Amino acid sequence: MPKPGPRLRLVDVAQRAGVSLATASRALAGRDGVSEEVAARVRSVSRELGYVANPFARTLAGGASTTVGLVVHQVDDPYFSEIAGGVIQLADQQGLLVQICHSGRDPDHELRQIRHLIAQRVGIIIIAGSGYSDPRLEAEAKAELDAYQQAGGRVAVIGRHSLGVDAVLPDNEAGGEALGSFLLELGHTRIAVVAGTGALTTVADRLAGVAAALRSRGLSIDDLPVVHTDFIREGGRDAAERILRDHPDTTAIIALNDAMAMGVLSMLREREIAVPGRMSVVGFDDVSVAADLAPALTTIRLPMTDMGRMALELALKPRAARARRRSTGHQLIVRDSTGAPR
Amino acid sequence: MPKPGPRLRLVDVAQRAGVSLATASRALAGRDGVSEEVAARVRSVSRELGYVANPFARTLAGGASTTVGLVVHQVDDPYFSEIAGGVIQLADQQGLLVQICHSGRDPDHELRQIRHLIAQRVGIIIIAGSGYSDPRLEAEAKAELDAYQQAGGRVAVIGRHSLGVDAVLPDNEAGGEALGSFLLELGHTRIAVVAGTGALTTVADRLAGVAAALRSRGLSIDDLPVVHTDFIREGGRDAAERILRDHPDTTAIIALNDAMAMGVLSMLREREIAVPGRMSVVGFDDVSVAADLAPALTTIRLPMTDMGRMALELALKPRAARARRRSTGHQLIVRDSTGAPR
DNA sequence: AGCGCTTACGAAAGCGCTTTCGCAATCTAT
DNA sequence: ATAGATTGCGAAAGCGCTTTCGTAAGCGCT
Repeated sequence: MPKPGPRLRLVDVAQRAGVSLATASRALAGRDGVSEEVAARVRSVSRELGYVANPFARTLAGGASTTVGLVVHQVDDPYFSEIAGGVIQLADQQGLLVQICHSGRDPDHELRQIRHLIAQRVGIIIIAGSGYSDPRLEAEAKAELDAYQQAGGRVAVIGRHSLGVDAVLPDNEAGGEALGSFLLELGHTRIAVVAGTGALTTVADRLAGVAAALRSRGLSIDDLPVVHTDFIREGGRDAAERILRDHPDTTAIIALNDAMAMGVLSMLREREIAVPGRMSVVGFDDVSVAADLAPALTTIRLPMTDMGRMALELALKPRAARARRRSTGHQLIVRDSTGAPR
Repeated sequence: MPKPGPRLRLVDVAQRAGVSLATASRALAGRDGVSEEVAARVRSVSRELGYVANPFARTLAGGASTTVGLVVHQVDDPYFSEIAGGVIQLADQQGLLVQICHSGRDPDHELRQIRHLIAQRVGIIIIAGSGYSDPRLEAEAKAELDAYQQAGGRVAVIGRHSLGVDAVLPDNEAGGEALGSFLLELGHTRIAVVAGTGALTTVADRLAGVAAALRSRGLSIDDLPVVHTDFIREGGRDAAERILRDHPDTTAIIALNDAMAMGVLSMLREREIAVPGRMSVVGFDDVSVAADLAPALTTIRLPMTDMGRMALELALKPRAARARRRSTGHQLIVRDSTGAPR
C-alpha cells in the first residue's frame, strides 16, 4: 500500500527511476522528448511510490492549475446547488477540484470574486447565473476575463452574458413561451407575472418568452400585471400579496423561477386560496422539490446538473476562435398546480 | 482605480516603497521585526498598486494556504448545501476560498477526497456529514489527518466521527428523543421509523434518541418496525412502501431526515393516505423547503448554515490540546404533518 | 570519413514568495 | 565608557516544479 509519505518530491521519483529531474517532469506530463521506455519506467516508479505533484510548485513554475473556480449566486439555492453538483461530478472524474464562491447576485461582488479566482490562478472559471444588464460592470468583467484568457485561462458561463465567452444557454425564452401558451390554452386570460429584478438577463428572457406567447394570440404583456421583486422565495411572497391586492380577479400566476413560485404558493396557502381551483401557478426550473410541493408544481424543466457538466466540458476544450454556445432545451412538466379557470 | 495589472509582484511593491523584498513580505504578513512606520508605508503602497499575492508562491515558500477544503455528501442535497452556504459565507469574509468535493457517502471515496485535498495543500479541511462505523476506514482517515495536522493543517468535522478533531455536533440524539416524545404525547403507539443506512453515526444517534423516548415511557424500540434504506428521498419512498405493506396499522412515521420524510410523504400521497388524518409524519433537519411541503412538515430544526460557520470558526482557531466540541442545539418545529391518531 | 540534422537526456535558470542569517545601529547594564 | 543584548533591515537561500538551453549520441547523406 502506498504510504502517504510526508514529503515525496519529484526528485525522489527521478532518482529512484535513475533519470534527471527534467526527464521525470516531462515523462509525467506526457511531453515528448522522452523515449517511451524511460517514460514508462518513470510512470511506474511514480505510481509505486504514490507520488502526487505539489500543485503550488507546479503552478508557480508555469504549469496549468488543476482547479476550477465556480461562481454561483448562492449554493444553498437549489437551482445553483444542482448546477454545482454537475460541475463537481465531472471535475471529480477529471481529477480537478472545484472552488465555489458566492456572487450574491451583486455584480460588484461578483466582479470581486472573479478577481479573487484569477488571483488564485485557477485554470478554469465558470460563472453560473444570469448576466446583468449593467454595461459598465459587464465591460469591466469582460476586460478582466479577456486578460485572463489571454494568459491561458478558460472561461465558460451558464446564462446569457455579454462576455464573449463559451456559454451554456438555458432555454429561457422558449420556456417562457411554453408557459404562456400553456396557460392561454387552458383558457386563462387574467394572468399575472411574478418576476425577479429586471436587471437580470434570465428574467428578461423568460419574460420575453411569455410576451411572445401572448403576442402570437393577439394579446400584449403590457396589459398584464408584471411585478418585479427579488428573484427568491420571499420576492414571490411579496409579489403574490401585491397581485392579490391590486388584481383580485387574476386566475393564473407565472412565477419566473421555482423559488418565487414557492413563495407564491405559500402566500396563497396563507390566504386560503385554492390552487389550482381559484388560482393556477406555474414556476420555472423544476428544482428537485418542485414535485413535492403542495400542490406539485407545474413548471419548465431545465437540466441543471447537465448544465453544470456542459459548462465544464466547454471549458475543458481548448478555446475556439469564436465563442461556442450550447442550448439546453426545456420541457414543460404539468403537475397539479394548474387547471382551467373557473 | 487600481488596475488589475498583468504581473505585479512583491518586489515591485518593495521597490516602490523603498524597502527590501524581505521587509515588504514581513510588513504585509504583519510579522514583527519591522517598524510600524515602514510597515504602514508598505501597506499603503501595496493597496495603492492593487497588489495581490500569488498564493502559489506564498504557499510553496511555506506560508499558510488560504483555501479551505469542504467534503460533503452531495452539494445538491439541501442539508449539505445549507452547510456549504455557511462555510462559504464566513470564508468569504475571511478572504478564503472554499474547495468543495463530494464523498457520496462512500467512505472509500471520502478518504480519496481527503487525500486529494491534502495533496492540494489546503490549509483547512472541513468534513461535513456523518461518520461511518467502519473502524478500518476511520482509522486510516485518522492517520492521514493526524499527519496533516502535524504538518500544520487544521481539521474540523460536522457530525460524530472518531477522528479526534474539533467537531460541531448536531443535536441528533436529543432531537430524536424530542421527536419520539412528541408523537407519544400525541397518543401514537404504532410508530414506524424510516432510517438511513445503519453504518452512519447520524442515523445511529437519532435512532438512539427515539429509543430513549420510548424507554422513558416503558416501551422499547425493538417492538417497532425500523426500516433501514438509503438516507435520501428514494429511500424514504421504499421504506414507506414496506411499512404500508408489512405494518398497515401504523399511525405515525418518523423519518430520520427530511429527505426521507419527503419520500414518505410522496408515497403516502400516491397511495392517497391522508396526512396527518390517517398517518402522521415527522422529519429531521428542517431544510428550507420543509415548510413548503404538502403538508408542511413537522421536524427538528438544526441550524445548518450556522453549523457550517461554526465548523470553519473552530478550524480558524489555533489547535487546542484537546479536540473541541460544539453542540448545536435543536428545536422541534410543529407544522401540519402531525396530529393525534384517529 | 565528414557534414549537418534530429533525438534523448541532463544542468541549471527561474516562477514569486517566506524565512533564516548576518550586519549595522541603537539601547541597556555595569 | 564599554561589553552585551536588542531592534530594524537587507542579502540570499530555498520551497518543488517546469522549461530553456546545451550536449552527446545516433541518423542519413554526400
